[in-house]
Amino acid sequence: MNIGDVAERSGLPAKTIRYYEDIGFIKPRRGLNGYRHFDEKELHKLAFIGRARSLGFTIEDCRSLLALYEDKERASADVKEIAKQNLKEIDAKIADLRAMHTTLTHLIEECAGDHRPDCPILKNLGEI
Amino acid sequence: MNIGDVAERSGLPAKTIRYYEDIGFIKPRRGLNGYRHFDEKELHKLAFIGRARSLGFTIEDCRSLLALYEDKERASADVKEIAKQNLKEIDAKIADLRAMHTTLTHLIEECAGDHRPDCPILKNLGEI
DNA sequence: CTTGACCTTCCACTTGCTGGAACCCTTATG
DNA sequence: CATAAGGGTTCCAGCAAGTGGAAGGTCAAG
Repeated sequence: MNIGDVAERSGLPAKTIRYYEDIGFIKPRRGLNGYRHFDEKELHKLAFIGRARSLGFTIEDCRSLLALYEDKERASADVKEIAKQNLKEIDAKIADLRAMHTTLTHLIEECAGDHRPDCPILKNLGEI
Repeated sequence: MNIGDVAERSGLPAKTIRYYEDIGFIKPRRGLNGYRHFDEKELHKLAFIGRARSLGFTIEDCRSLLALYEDKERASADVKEIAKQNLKEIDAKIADLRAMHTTLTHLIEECAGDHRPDCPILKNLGEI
């Protein structure tokens, strides 16, 4: 497979795949013309990374997960631990966003939204 | 006030304040020794930006808000519009995170978490 | 006089890509 | 055979929004 096929099948842009090679996730062989050639295994690895990224795992998380994925001796406890940590971070982000939501909603409600120059949103933001 | 005082009172790191000067948010005077000198107005502006940033407004949003904040002729409708747009984005982010949460929770539940090498999290991630 | 805290500038680095330029390779068509 | 489209390659620059660190100037206290 050339990079275009892998891009289509993995759902990742070709640019991103090259980037993932740069940072050492994959090492595809090269044809005589210099083109990258991918096998199914690399396709799976890329799909794996894509999924993990979309679940909010960082690149460094992916590195750990990939090491575990490839190591037949891996313990699922390790993976679970990483996932749990990730879940915690997701919860924290949700909490933050909810707080923002509440504050903003209040401000919007208080703001007349007509053309009067008095605006509680700006007022509130400027207070120390 | 020197930058340290402003940093403390606004809650922003000194580095960030210098950065905000770089990108044109503030233009503090300089003493003979080259030190920045801030007045209350700049302190308020910085606090304003800090609040807005923590509410998820981008730097560009802040630029608009600041322009409105400083313009006595501003219409609160404009501000409300920016805030509403922001609220929408916050909602979208929350929805995304909730989806991640659900998926991850399922995976974690299915994963034994003991030392057996079989792990549904990894399995699921690797599927195409 | 020296120490330590504070200030300055500048440059590099971060995360996770993305865009673009300039160029090579392959295949189909006139 | 020329050529044009549509792959592929490299490298360089840049995005947001700062952060870290080096090298050096300044100020107040002991």
